Amino acid sequence: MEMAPEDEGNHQHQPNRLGEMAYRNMKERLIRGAFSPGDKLTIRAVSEMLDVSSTPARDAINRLVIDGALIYSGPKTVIVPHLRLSDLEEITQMRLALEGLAAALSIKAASEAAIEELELFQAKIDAALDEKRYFDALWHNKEFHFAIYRLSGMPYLLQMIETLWLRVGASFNGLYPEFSETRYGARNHRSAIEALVEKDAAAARAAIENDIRDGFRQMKKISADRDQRNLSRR
Amino acid sequence: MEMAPEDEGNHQHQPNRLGEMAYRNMKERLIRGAFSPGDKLTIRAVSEMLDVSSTPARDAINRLVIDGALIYSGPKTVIVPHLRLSDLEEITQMRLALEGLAAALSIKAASEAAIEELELFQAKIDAALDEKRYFDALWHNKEFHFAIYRLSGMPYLLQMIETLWLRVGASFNGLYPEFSETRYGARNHRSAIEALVEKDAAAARAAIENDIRDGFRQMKKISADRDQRNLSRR
DNA sequence: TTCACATTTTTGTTGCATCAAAAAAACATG
DNA sequence: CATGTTTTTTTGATGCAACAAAAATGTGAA
Repeated sequence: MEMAPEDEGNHQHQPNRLGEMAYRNMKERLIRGAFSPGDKLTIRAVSEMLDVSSTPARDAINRLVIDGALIYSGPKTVIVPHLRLSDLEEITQMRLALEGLAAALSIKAASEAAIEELELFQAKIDAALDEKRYFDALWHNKEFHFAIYRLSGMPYLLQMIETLWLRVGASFNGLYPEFSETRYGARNHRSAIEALVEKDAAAARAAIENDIRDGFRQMKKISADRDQRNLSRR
Repeated sequence: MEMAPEDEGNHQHQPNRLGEMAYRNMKERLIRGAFSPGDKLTIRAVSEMLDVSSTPARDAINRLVIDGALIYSGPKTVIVPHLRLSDLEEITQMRLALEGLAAALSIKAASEAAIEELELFQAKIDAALDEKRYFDALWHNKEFHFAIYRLSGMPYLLQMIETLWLRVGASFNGLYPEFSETRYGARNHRSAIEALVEKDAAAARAAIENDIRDGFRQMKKISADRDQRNLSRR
């Protein structure tokens, strides 16, 4: 009988007890806006914050630097980066390419259950906006997007996209709540759902790309307004 | 005077003495085919191999796992992965999206000097193939591609693409030298150069996408042939 | 105040020991 | 031989200390 190749199913990271835990924890904090651009993160600080020793804390920071969620501002100093417009543009371009791809591939697996899940997330977004729970709206928006991307069945693609969201996440929270208020995404989300129903790959891609572009314009605008206000205030 | 925002130019990784060195070294070895799929890598082995202590060795392995260049086959075992067809397909899709993007963006910066550089690399590829230095041909092929992508001016995009090349790199060497022999890329490379000369973004993208697709077909074919041979040999 | 320089404090890197857990080897049993 | 079981060996994670290097702070001159 033919020997089966070794089982290599476990491509994902081992939940390395502390190191992985510290990484996830810090990632969550970054996305939730626990830190502001410019904040300095030290091994010892993270170590105390999470009550682990230096090694897992160091692992977490290292990995966040690899992700681009933290950057070196000097040889021994990592900070939460200020997202410059050029960074945002680069990330947006990559998002268009990768999330567009994921959306196009998602139609293959667009079952009724999947559609219903999307409807549910959209309902949650709408409800959150109605009740001015902007933070929740942002969260459900992420759920909506990744529910689609997950249908692509491409784990590494998912991971890359998640890294891109992480990178904007930190600076993103600075724009709260104007950004969530705008409801810019509703129409695009509807289009995306319909595209999945019709199993139209091009339409799904277009809907997601539109959503990303609209979001980018929003962010740029709000960001510019703030800068304007800051300047005139001096 | 307006305070300039902190200089955050240094987005790249600090050349952390040993840890970064170990990572680069192992990366190079993987690309060069020093290890075969299935090989087990341990901290202590890497530590001795590079004559550093466990910490930098561990850092290097961790990072390669994040890149996907190594995977866990069990809780305490990292190996060089066997690239399955589904993996290759996923990577190819991502390559099409990201390298297509980079190619399209490259035309903005397609100076004469840049074009000349490309011509030079292509000449090196051709020369290497003529002289049956297939390994060099592979190397110059990489130089050619990244010379184009670098013109996009997007550092993170570059980094992501590099990670994808790293992932195929290891299994790639198993297909040597049939893969390099085929000269599949020459025509596509010429098209890419012409597209840059004409500053035609769509054409540049098409040329690179074609190259990637042709390469994918080649790999699939050679890989299938080998499997066939292995089966009939028993 | 601003700038250059000296001093003090903080910090990341590295190496290493420990230990539970996993892998590999040895062994026994059918 | 194959297969399940026990024993031995190997392994990664973790915590920690030492130290050089960098950052922060303090100081003084212009």
